[in-house]
Amino acid sequence: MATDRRRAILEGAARVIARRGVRGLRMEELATEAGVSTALIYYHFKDRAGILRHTLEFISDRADRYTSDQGEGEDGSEGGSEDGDDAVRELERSLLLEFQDLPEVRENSTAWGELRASAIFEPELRGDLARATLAWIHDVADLLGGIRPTAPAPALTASAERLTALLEGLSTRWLSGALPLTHARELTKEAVAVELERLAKID
Amino acid sequence: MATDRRRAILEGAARVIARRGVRGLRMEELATEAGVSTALIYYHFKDRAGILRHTLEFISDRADRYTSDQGEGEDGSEGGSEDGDDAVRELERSLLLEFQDLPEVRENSTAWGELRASAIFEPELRGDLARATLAWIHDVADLLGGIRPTAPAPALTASAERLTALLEGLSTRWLSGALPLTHARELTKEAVAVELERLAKID
DNA sequence: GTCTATAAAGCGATAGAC
DNA sequence: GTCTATCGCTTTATAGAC
Repeated sequence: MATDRRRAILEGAARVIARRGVRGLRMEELATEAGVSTALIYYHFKDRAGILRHTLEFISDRADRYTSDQGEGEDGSEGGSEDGDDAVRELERSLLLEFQDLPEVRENSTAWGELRASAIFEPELRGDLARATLAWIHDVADLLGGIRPTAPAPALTASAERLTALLEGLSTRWLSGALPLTHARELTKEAVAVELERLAKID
Repeated sequence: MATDRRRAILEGAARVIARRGVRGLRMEELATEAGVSTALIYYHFKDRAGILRHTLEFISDRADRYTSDQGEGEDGSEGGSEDGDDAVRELERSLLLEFQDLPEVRENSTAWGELRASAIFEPELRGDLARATLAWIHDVADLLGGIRPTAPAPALTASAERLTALLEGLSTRWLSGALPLTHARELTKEAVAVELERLAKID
């Protein structure tokens, strides 16, 4: 079916971009990967830029899903820590999802980083990217707000901006082999702790 | 002379990469930019990958220079703040150098980000990149050590890793038009403050 | 060392059949 | 909607003269 093929192409694009980068994305390789002809790609997506745009959208939707979807192994009752310990773990979990050596995660991180980097030279990618980034920052700010409910909103936003930008920086280092996964995770956890201390001090 | 041309090509490469990205680097455009023929580029650098490698080296040397070279407008006498206030400003200055809307800075940041991103797919860039990153982290850790001399070295390193990774993340956002320069500078300054608080607490 | 000219390959995109 | 076949431009890289 039409929709199936479309999806197959987008999934293939995410894989190829993760493997070769945006700069390495070749229509023919994508066609093979998705099990279709090159012509069909153009039928569904007009041109190369169209594929990139839709792949970005596809990727960020998928990331939303694996970020929120996580089935908790815990039962629903609040254990007893009054300082929002669960909320802290929830925030850490959400951020650390980026640092797992699973194909889908690697794929998402790589493609995201690639598209972010490409946006420097391809302004038509900027709109979607900005929207997705803003949504991410907002989610993280909400999680921080759950931990420090009385902290002022601008401070929450600033912390969220730093944490997400840090994650992007660390992620690029990880993917380029400059930073071991475990170390990336440690640095992230400490960053969370450090930002929470700051928020505690402020409110 | 031979060396002049070589240098002209590298300078041209930095400019073209900043303008078009690694992905958009065309031998012919580079040749024009550097005022030489395409053949000469191959004579001096073997192939496309060779240019990228040497440009990365060129860029990070140049960044070293503008990071340390800064002629101070102040006189040499220590003003009187005992808590290393000058050292704090020195650290901030050093980090904020990345966020200036000057051609050379934009060029360096863009090219650096591009090469870092390319390294995900071109392993032969990783060695130089890792060396340059390590040197940068080390410099920042030293500046932090100047402010908190009694803090343990691993804590200094961790803070330096976070600050530099954050800078790379913010820089990409700035260059892709997702973050205004002034905001990037504010977030950086706060990040320095936050990390210094953490170090103060530890030692 | 440097250039001009060009071979050789790569790659995006479309025409036209089914 | 999907494929096969291919056009035609772009781009890397080299040959050979000076």
